[in-house]
Amino acid sequence: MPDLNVVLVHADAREDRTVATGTKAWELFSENTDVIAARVAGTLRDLAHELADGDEIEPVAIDTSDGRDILRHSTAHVMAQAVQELFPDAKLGIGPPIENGFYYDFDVETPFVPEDLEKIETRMRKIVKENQRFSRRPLSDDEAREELSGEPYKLELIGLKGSAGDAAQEVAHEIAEGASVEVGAGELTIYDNLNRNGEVAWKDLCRGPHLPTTKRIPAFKLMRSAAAYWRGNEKNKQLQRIYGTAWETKEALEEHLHRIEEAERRDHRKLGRELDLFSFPDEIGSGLPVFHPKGGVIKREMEDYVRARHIEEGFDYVGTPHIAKEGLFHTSGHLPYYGDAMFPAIDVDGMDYRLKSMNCPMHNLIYRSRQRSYRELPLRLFEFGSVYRHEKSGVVHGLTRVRGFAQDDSHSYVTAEQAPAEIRHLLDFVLGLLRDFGLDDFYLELSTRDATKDKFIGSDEDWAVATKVLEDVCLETGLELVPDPGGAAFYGPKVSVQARDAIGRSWQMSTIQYDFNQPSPDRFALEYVAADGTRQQPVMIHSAKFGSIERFMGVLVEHYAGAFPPWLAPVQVQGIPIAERHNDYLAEIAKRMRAQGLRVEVDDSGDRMQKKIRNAQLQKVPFMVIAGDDDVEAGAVSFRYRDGRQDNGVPVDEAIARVAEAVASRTQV
RNA sequence: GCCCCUUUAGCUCAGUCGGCAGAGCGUCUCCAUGGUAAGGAGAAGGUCUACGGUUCGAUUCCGUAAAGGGGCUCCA
Repeated sequence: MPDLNVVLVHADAREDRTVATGTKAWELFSENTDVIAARVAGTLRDLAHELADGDEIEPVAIDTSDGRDILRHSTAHVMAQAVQELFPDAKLGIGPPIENGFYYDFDVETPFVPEDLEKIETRMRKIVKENQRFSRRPLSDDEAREELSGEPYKLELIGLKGSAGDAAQEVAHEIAEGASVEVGAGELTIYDNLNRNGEVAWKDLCRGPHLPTTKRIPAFKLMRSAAAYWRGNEKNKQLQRIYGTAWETKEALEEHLHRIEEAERRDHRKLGRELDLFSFPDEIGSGLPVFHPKGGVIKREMEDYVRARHIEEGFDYVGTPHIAKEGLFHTSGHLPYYGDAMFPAIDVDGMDYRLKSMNCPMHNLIYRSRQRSYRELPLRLFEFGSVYRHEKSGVVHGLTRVRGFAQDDSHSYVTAEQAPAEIRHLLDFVLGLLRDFGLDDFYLELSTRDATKDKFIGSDEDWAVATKVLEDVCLETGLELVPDPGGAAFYGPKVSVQARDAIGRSWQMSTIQYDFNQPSPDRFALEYVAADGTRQQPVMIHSAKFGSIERFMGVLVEHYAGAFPPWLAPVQVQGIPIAERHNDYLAEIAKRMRAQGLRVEVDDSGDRMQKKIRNAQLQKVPFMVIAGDDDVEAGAVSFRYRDGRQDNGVPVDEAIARVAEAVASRTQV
């Protein structure tokens, strides 16, 4: 039997091997049980894959990104098998790995309830224990159609794969998430799950690869069920999706579950209640928050900061109403495009008014209020604009998706030549702001036009030029830049800052939109007189630094888990007397601190000082200032910080200076 | 908007197989004056989300609505 020459690729070395024809990948790694698949000639393969001459083979361990995907996808198969054994009428959708886990969609008569998940999980453990083997079997499209005649959704996927030249790409694009896991670009394959007798216990159309056997699933858990539209299209039927997670060890699973718990603890909706920051009274309506005094402090600090910064950056502070005649939004072009997302018209003396859902039309009217000269440009208008959007009932979410909110909205009117510099200026401004607020977990997203959709106005050339300008500026920052095709506003491309919240959802915060269309003469007839006396059309750049004050606050709450840096903390100093006779002493210190603009409270309740410390700790107050007989005697106070550190006997003047300095420098303590 | 789940005291939750409800924390009062994360005692506090229906009787069963949660779709 002729031998094969292959190369075994390790992380740090390459090793030439000569093996017999017919050698399977697993034979190279049989001593390492962490290896669950192999990358052969650049493609992920099962360990049962037969090697060919010249192959480069790289082991894939279960605790790597590729390895976990394979583990999770295999677990999804086990789940689907369990579901079909328990619910024989369930039809299979798709079941890809996702971040931290997997899901599988099923078409079932009755949606799953939590008890069903328990049953399914139990059944899965049985299948794992049976140590079924994942066995790959290529077949033709026609054979696949015959074998899967009872699985209408799989048939649909085969049909998609079979159509057109670059079908694979099309499918991947159309079914953004995971259908390519089922049908690859090449031949179709079915994975049979074989029990110990070699009988087929279950099978699924799948591209693979998979774990060698079900027993190689070390730890998994089903998380929840939910509905999801088939192929992500709301016109399609809703399937029932079960989410699960799977990990390389029981410890890794535990850690993951622990991380979820920790994240839930910093959920801004929970902290907003616990820290008395804001609420959503039923009487007002869904997605319409009220800010309590402590939330009001944070909001005010944010607004004061961003107002001052805008003025420093050359913006003029303006103000506009919340409501306008409907015609304005026809002029702006918003109503035809986004009418559904605006609140319905309000009839006032036979005239329809609308709550505004954006501020730009009103800023345009300020621009247009008199003739403008090129000498005025860039002209930058800024305000806290309250906007109202009729978000669908299922999408409102705490402060991060609301129906009424304030944008720190600004519009820069510039000449076409000034536009790139202005965009750069705005992006620097935004990044500096995020830094001052201590945010670091964010990335940039470049939203561009989808030329196949007609919701975008303007020519291809203009879009290309505008997009290039934004892209160049983004690349200069060195930050991660994620493309978002089709995500642009109808009038121009957009760069946005996306931040992740505690539970992993990402939210759009700052935005810069390069609008080379909207201020066109047929809409608002904006113009300026150029140096040569001709009338020219300015370019408009929309930007919002926080995006929405509400959303930004929600993200901040989660980022700090409620433990705000002193400059943002609703209460900066909590005075804690050891006994009642120390109340006056602390009250006097509090008075001096307040005179310096600090936010101080003295806990003169009947609680014991231990309890007062606990309460201040739970409220996440940055500085506790404690005073007893020793401190009064010495004209001092004792500090306690949130992390439990103490600093006793600090002279009062120094204590005040210390707090004032932390606030002024916007540092975290 | 769609699917599923939830709604009981200010908060977190028990509970009633249909006979007008409980705990802990919080609040209030009293006692205690305590040096770094819960001192003790007592009291107040609920038309059981709302509106219909079934029933002798509904917080409980059914329907509708509202609000919340998890997803999907959407997000200028």
